[in-house]
Amino acid sequence: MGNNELQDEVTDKYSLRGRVFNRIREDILEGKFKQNEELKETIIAVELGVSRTPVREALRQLELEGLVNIVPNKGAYVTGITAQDIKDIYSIRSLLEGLGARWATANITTEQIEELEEITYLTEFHAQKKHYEQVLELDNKFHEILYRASKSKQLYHMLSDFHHYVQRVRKITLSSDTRIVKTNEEHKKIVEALKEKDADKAEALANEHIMNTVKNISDCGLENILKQADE
Amino acid sequence: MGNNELQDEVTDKYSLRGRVFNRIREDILEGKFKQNEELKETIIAVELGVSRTPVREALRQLELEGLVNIVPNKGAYVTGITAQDIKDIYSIRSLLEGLGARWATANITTEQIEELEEITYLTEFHAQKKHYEQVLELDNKFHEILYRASKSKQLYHMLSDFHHYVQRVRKITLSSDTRIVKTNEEHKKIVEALKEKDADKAEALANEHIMNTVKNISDCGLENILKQADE
DNA sequence: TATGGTATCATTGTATACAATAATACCATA
DNA sequence: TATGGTATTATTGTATACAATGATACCATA
Repeated sequence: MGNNELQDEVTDKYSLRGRVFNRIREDILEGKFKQNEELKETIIAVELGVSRTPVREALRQLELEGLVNIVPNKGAYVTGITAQDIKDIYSIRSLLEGLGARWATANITTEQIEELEEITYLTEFHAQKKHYEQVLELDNKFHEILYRASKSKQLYHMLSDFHHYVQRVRKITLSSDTRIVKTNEEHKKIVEALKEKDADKAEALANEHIMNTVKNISDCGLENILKQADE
Repeated sequence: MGNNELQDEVTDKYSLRGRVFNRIREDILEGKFKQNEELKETIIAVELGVSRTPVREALRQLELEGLVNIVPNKGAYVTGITAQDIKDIYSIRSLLEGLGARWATANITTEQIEELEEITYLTEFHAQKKHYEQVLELDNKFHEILYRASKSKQLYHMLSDFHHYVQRVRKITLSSDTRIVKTNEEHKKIVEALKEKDADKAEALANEHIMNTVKNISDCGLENILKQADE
């Protein structure tokens, strides 16, 4: 069956290119670069103390991720994320998380289910203590395990990308106590469905789970979340 | 509303890097490179009459597309596509085409609908004459318009990628006369739903349309389609 | 002053040179 | 012969040099 080595990240952390890539990506996602800001190779290179080569390679990759827009012979410009992008991504993610849960139903191991249960249990603890960092971390892990359990390289890849992409938004939505509790309840229900091997139910729940997240985002005022970057 | 300039291709055709990128990508998708084959920068560079720089940039991009696997300080290896990947992609695409059709219902212009109708009409003609090249071309156009009409940069991007990714398979499935006729019937129904502004119907039909394609592929024997590359 | 053209500069695109790392071959030794 | 270590080679990673392209400023002319 071949490919089981679903890695955490395609981009290696140790080469200069990898580091430059991650750095620029984070800076865009964190909003440190303004929309349409020009990213000049030389400036970035000097700033990071490297030559233009790794910077160029990183920018070309970011273009493929849709985070920068490269105009040949002119330059690289930050594409950034609009409120509409986020909404679209959540809609897409909702469908794909559902599909992932469906496929996971058939493929998930008992160890993985136990891991998921442990996560929901731990989340309860940290939620009470208002350890938001840990809650976010556990949320990451929960979904990561689910993605892996789907046993689909393609789906795993897409969902991981999305997950990363909306990181900034998630940081904020998972700072609301009521949302954390609700999220965890939803996670638990998904685990139940997985244990019962009920694919339809798992799909529907996972679907709904993401949709609820979107609703929560809208309530927070997505525009405001993004706006803080535009100063 | 900003980004309306959904381009055909991210990668520019005129720079060396762009050409190298497209070339290697096609060669992988066409099956000219074997699974796990090592892609040495120097060899490709010499072969295409360019230096290593554009080759490197292209390989890094292909890594992000998931077509090659780069091991730091070692080399780039062809990932290729397995039968399972194709099946997964079609499942994912089915959902997303559905979503695209749903969104298109709200956003499609009368001009675009007319274009779609023209395409289905022309397809009938070329199908009778067994002009398979043109049929494929028209099929491309049909979906392309639909993707654009969804007015979602994100969705457009993903669907275009997929569409390209499974090009090789589509070439074969769209060489069956009965499938071509069925495909066109399905396209027509989708257009009808769009005209009626019936989002649910459009989504369901688009969904089903892709699923039918998968079924057809399985009937053709997907493994055999892919195998021809492995010699 | 307004316009058009040219020279200059800034920036990207590509090639090449050098450094670092991994693979291989070869030899010495048991 | 089998094994372990070292020298050599091949290949990637990074930096820099040069070429091509686009932007800008300045001047001449109407």
